Amino acid sequence: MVANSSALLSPAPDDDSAKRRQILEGARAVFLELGFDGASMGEIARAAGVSKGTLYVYFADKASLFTAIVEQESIAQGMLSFDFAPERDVETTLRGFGLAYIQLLCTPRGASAIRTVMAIAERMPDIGRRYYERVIANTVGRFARYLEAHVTSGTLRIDDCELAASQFMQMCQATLFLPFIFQATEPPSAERIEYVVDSASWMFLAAYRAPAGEPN
Amino acid sequence: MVANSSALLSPAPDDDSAKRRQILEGARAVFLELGFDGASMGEIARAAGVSKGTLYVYFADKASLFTAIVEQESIAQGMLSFDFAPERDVETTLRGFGLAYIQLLCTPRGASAIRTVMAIAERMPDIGRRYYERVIANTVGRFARYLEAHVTSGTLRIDDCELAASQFMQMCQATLFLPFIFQATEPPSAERIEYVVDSASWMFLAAYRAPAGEPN
Amino acid sequence: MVANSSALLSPAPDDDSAKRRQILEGARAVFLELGFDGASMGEIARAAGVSKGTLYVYFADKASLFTAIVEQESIAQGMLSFDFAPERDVETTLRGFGLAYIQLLCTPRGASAIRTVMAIAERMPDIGRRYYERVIANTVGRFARYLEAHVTSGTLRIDDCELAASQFMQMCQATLFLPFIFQATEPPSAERIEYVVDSASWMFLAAYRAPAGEPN
Amino acid sequence: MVANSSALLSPAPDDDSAKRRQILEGARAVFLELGFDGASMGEIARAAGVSKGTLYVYFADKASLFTAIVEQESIAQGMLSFDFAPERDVETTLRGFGLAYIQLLCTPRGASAIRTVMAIAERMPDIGRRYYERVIANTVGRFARYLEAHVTSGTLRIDDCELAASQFMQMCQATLFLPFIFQATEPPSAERIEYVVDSASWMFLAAYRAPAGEPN
DNA sequence: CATGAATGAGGATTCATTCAT
DNA sequence: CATGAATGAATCCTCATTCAT
Repeated sequence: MVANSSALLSPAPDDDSAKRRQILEGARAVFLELGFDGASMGEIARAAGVSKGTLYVYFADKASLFTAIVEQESIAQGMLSFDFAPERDVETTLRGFGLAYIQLLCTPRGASAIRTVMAIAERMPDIGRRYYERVIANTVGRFARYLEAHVTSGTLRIDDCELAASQFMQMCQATLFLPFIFQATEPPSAERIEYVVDSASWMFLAAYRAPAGEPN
Repeated sequence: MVANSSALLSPAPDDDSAKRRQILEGARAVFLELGFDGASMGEIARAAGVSKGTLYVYFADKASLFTAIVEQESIAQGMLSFDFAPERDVETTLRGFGLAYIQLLCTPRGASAIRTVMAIAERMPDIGRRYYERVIANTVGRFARYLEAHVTSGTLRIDDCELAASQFMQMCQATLFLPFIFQATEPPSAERIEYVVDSASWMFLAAYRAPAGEPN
Repeated sequence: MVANSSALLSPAPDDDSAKRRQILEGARAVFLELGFDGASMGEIARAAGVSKGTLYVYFADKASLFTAIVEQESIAQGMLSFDFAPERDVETTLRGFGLAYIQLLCTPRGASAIRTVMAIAERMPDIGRRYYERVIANTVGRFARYLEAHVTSGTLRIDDCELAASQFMQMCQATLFLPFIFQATEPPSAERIEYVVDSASWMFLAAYRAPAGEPN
Repeated sequence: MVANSSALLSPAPDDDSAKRRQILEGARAVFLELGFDGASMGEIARAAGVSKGTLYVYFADKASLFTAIVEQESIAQGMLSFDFAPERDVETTLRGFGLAYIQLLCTPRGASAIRTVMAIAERMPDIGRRYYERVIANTVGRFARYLEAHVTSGTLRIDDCELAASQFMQMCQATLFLPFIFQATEPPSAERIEYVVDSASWMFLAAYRAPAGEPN
């Protein structure tokens, strides 16, 4: 109660105040829809339901606000916990991970983030690099470690687990991600995603499954 | 007669006049480097060596000029002739196509086009769709028809050749394209590209090569 | 009784409370350094160590605060007690006053006040007028009265003592003040100031010293 | 005729075009009245009768426009040709120069320039320095050279002609310039100016006239 | 009274577009 | 047709001022 009322009385402008979250939410919508250049601070203010001036109470400038959005988004997406428990059966894991991954990528939210960050990466390389590392490299790494465990256990035979992880993730996108991000088709149906992920899993195992009966 | 003489005296502005090509060339450089929003008509005029007013003689507005650039670029890239001659050996074709494809993708020019078009696809969906169809779908399609030929000839065993084509193209990007386009690493070396493409080719064949001796 | 207790509990904001002095001190530093337009209320609040809101408890607006600063500064500078004791020897007085006057003028603090007030005088004529009267006219007047005493005593022969006083003060600035305030040179050295003040004193006496032996 | 029509056809934006002069005129009025900070580009545009955008066709930014104004003003004022012909009688020259100098200084135009430049000199020292050198140092220098000629010819006896020149110019301002620039009085009358300049001339000669009959 | 978060009007600057020549 | 000067709407950002707590 006391803490609560104190929080209401003096919401520090640079912490996790409600206003700051409100701004981030509005900004995320506008930035992800229109990109860094296309978004205007006025529109962001309107979307966030605050005045233009308030934006600058919480963020030094447009770039800082944008950076904060991308950081937040990359942390959120990087923390998406795919289930890479080593004891899990490989086929189940591939399928589950592939589905979850593509469902994220082919969502308006996932696609917008990628689009927006990719678009700005040439002018703001730090933003691109951090997003890549937090979201993509991080996921590839965790998946690669799962694969390594199964190489060790003898289920799989893979020379370069980082490459294999990336190969699987790329294959899962086949015929799905590019048409979607270029707005050439509607988001893929769940059935279509299953079909493609199943095919990727099958290919992956065709190449990397350790020969039956082979000793570890 | 009249039309002819008029054409000689003052070439219609919407044809393939030298001025128009000059403008397109300047605009391509600027749009691909800076993106749609980042490019200014003044900079385009300077790059093209014409006055700002002249831009509007040939193109109704900035969006029209941009559309024309992307059309031109997508036609140019769509026509990039990968060697899909059906009689070519599959392994050679995979390797050659994979290398050429990645070398295009991981080149400033290729990456810029993708970045620029992807960035605008949400606001100008037609542009994204047309680019996808002309460049990506077209290449996938031609590759798929090559694969079909080899299914027919019995070299390969593939149910869904469009999917297989896309799978191969995606796998070739593994660990290469995303870090590059997000500016997380330097452009990949030729050796690295070969290594990844070789792995993709090997995987593709591990999954899709027809069992030896099997009748067609 | 009530007023008293209220005064004790919450000192009236328009009196000489410590807070008010604190604000004036911060504001003086900022206004004199940056000028009226260059100073922001935020910076003043920071310099004074109070919140922006508190500024408005004690002063109606930026102009009022500025006016108060200039008033305070002009009173302070107007009270600078040059030694005009009538019994003092003229040569000593001229030299002493001249040195003190120029040392004030060519000091960052003196120059800043003049600059700041002069700059705003066209838009806020009252401020300029009051500063002139309190600081300059007041000093000229006191100096003129000293001169009158010595005219009366027969040491000097001057028709217009106000004019003579101003002439001396102006001459002391020769080659010193304008280059300094226009930032064309470094602040003058003590030697240079002595040299110029000595010359002014000599000229003043060459013109205004009563002929020797002349009766009063 | 031809030159004229050519000028009308293509008024180069960075030369002495009519538009540029028009802008400078409007900007001079606004800058000198309100100072650098007080003047807004919008107001300048209105005063000049052009659009805000046009300002930026001719001047890179507000500071450049301001610098151009001060340069123009300092050149104009620096070129004011006081008559320092060496053969001129000293008394006549002192009086004539003193009157012209004070009439310039105590004019709204002269005072505004000094005020405006002085106010900005701390933040833009180059502008202050250039103005001082062109207008003040230049005039002092020319006057000092006149005095040197008369020292040589034996009319005057002066050790430090630069100092003497500055002393005279400062004395001419006595009781006139400061009250005027601080807006404490109306501009001085012509009679008052004559009175003060005559007194300064008299003092100057009382101190610096070579003793009669003294050999050169 | 003291605070500082919130405001919104206003400032400098850019840029797509128009139009007289 | 080609020009480039001119425009004014729109952008990012600042800051004096207010007000709920």
